Amino acid sequence: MKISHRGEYALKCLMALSFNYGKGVVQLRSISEKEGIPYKFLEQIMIALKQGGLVKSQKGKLGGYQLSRSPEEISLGEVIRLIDGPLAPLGNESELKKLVKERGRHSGLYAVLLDVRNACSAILDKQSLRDICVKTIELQEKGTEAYMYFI
Amino acid sequence: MKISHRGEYALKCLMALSFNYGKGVVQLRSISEKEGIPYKFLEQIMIALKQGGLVKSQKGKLGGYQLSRSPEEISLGEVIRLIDGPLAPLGNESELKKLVKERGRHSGLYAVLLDVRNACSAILDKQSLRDICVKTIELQEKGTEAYMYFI
DNA sequence: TTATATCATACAAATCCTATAGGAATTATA
DNA sequence: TATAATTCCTATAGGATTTGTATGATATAA
Repeated sequence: MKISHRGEYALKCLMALSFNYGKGVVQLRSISEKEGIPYKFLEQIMIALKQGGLVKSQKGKLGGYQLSRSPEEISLGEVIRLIDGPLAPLGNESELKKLVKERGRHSGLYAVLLDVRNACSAILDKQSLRDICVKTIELQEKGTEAYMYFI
Repeated sequence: MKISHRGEYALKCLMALSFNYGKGVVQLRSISEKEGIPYKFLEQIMIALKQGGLVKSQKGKLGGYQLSRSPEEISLGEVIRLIDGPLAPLGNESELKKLVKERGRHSGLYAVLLDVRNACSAILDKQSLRDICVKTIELQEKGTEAYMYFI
């Protein structure tokens, strides 16, 4: 699995929304500036996230985006799959399973790639956006400055 | 990490060379036909594998390729890094470490991505080409047909 | 009515990936 | 020596993907 700029932007934006969860909507302009993400590019990404059911929007003046579920209920794996496709290094889980089952000349290779896919999934499908928030704050508290994410 | 066609071809070709290790050189024409890899494309890949020190060649008529080390001494991770770059889903190990250390707004995210990278590395850097040969044969023996890889 | 958002589509630019082409250099063999 | 078969090397073409820009439509608070 490889995370594109698009995917990285999506993750960063969702983290911003996670930190602001329960405080109403956040505008893209603000996130775009804070995170250094090209505004119009971010708009497109948000449409995909909305169609994927991760965020909901409020149109018009004072509009913006917010998470459609609580940060605990959204995993990194779900985000990455939505934006960048399957976690497997080759094809996807069911394709790999099929290739292993077929017992062809490279079934051993595919079996290991399936292991890799499962290892990635074990991490990314378990880590929620909230877990990342907590982890980030913990990392910050070890340092001198307190964590701040004001939009 | 994502494996390209180029990377998949490289792995398949190296598996062919692994199964034939100790039996002299194997010609690309043969591998190309057996594996359905475009011949001229495979040539380029082999040059990269040679420059990376994984294979050695014999020129001229009756020439061909063979592994430059025993299959036990070549890991999947080494092959994939050579052809498709770092295992990390974003940047590489040292970049991710640095980003986590900086304790920025997304250090928690980068920490998890580093975990993913380490999980991939734990698998791919331990599995050797020989391990894959064994695994493939085992998978074959469970079925009715015996394994055969004649070039 | 106006200002400010999201929504949607088209398109442009750049990069990467895949594959092909043509030939040079090397070597076994007749 | 000539020939055939192979690796070696570079250039390049075509396509796919990624990244980003442009333009305008639609919705809504003030």
